[in-house]
Amino acid sequence: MVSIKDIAKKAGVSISTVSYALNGSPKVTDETCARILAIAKELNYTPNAAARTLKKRESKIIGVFLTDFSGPFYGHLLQGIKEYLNGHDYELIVCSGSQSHRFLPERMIDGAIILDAAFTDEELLQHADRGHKIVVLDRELIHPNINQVLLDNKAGANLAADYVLEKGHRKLYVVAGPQDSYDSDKRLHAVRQTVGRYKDVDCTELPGSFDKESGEKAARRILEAYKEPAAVLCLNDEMAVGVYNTVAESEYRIGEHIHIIGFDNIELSAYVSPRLATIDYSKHKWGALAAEQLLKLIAGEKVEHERIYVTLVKGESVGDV
Amino acid sequence: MVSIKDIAKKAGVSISTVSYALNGSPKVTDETCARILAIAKELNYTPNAAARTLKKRESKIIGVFLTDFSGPFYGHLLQGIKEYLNGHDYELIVCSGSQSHRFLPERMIDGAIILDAAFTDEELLQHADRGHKIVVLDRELIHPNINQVLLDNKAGANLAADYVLEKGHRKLYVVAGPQDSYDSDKRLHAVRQTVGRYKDVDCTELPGSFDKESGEKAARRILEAYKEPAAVLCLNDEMAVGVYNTVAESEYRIGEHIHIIGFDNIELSAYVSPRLATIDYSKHKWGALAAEQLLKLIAGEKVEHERIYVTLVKGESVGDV
DNA sequence: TTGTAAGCGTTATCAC
DNA sequence: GTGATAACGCTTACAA
Repeated sequence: MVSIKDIAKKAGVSISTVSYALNGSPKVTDETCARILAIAKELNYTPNAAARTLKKRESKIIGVFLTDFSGPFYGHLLQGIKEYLNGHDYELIVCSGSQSHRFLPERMIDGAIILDAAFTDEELLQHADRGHKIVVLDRELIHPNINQVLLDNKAGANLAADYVLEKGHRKLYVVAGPQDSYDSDKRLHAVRQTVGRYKDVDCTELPGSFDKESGEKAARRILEAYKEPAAVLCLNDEMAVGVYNTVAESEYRIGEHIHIIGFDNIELSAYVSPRLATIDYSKHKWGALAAEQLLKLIAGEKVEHERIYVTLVKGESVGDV
Repeated sequence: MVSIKDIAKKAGVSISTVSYALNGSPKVTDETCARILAIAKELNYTPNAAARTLKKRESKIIGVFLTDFSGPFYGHLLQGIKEYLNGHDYELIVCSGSQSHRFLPERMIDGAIILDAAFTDEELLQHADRGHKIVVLDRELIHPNINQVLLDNKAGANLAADYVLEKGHRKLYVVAGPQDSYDSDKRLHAVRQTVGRYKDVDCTELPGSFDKESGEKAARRILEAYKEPAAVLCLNDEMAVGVYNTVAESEYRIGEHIHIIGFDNIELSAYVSPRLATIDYSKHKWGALAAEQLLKLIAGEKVEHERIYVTLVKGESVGDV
């Protein structure tokens, strides 16, 4: 491996002069600077990240932590984060799994964006206590080193519930997400609140886990008890797709017997037939805003918690044309 | 930041003893070892990754490089890589964008898995020349430090072409991928070869770029020239979905006027209607095998290039029921 | 303008 | 068994 020492030797200068030249310090003559740069290029020199990180105590790398790599909307979210970071001299790495949690305390990264229920609140607070900067996308955590950029789950769930209720539905099912999911929890509470304003609504809550299988399972229970047209509020789109799968194998029809609305507006929801009604928000903006907040936190600027707004996407899945 | 120096001071021992204890060396007494470990925990000690990487000249981190984060099958691929690596004491980070290319030469990572046309062959060969270990998923590159784990594009394209040809189609369209894509290139050549064996086939090649938009564009050209039922070979599923979109807005029907087959078997292809015929392969296995080859390369073991086999998925999109 | 030297947090080679 | 000490590659006062 070629280091600044090798360059110094070949150029007949000291390593500090090489370091200055490489970092474009004005202290060194244009002439020697040029000579050193030429030799560096000739020797194919590349700086050693570990050494620089060790010395400067920063890596210029931000880590994004996801529960898994398969989320249907991670692409846009990560793209938003990446674009912001690259425009601000930071690099992005994506991590998943508990083993990668060490990256933060080990100072491999300068900050973290969390969308991963595998992190406990305690763990994040502990990191924050030790001075690490964190932006959370999936929980509420109050700490000077932690900033929240959260979806407006309440507004979204209200929009969804009002939509089917206004269509006249009085037989309702809600398919919930995992117990430990912040988003599911908020959405469920908002639905309960909205539904509670109507006294003639029969609302049944079904467990789920934000994946297709749990949607299929819920659908089987709904179909078994079928007596009259019912509306199904799925707390995310993936479960709604699961409901589609099961209903497709039955004598019933989505948009006719089973009306359904999801949450997230994933790409698939535009391709299932009939089109799934859902709640939309900009994943790109969510990511970009999270990145912006994190860099501000790192720079020591004061930041407020942020909220991502949502809109209703109508669809034939609730009988709308 | 608490370092081994702090632990040494508090324990009244030298830093080398602390290091030994922390690394479970048998040289230190169980007693002192336990005491040191207790103090480390008490002080909330975590090792500094940069320092360890600098000294040991390895990071135990593997980087996966993707063109972007939105690929519809990256989830399974990454999961396969992650599972293998985590079972072998390595951690995975996912990178995208030319800025992140520096991770390899800067020795931030111990090896790289490449599925990213933004890397040139020259760049990769240069890294390999400097001793970096690389597994390529998207090109053929011969170098002792580079291993290939490639899809059997030829077999897949042959399967797809034979499938529609055996259905009796003689009017064919091929929607190609980007010019710089290895997979597209291989698939296109295989299709040409298969089609060449029939002298009565009229085959038109259309440009594309592996995204929906290019599929839509190709479909518009196909529909404008429509005279009789035609078969469309899309060199990946995303473009096939684009064709669906455009055909859906016309008077023609997929599986009746326009027969179509894709490549990749992405999740969406099972949800478009009618179901898209396509070429399937295990993305999970592809990732796991790539990871395995890379660790062998790093360990200095001899490795052979590998191939991922493909199968045909029939579908109503070619009139099959 | 350039050189000297200390130090970032580890690991590892020696002595004792 | 344990302790000095050098080294990894780099940055940055401070000295010359």
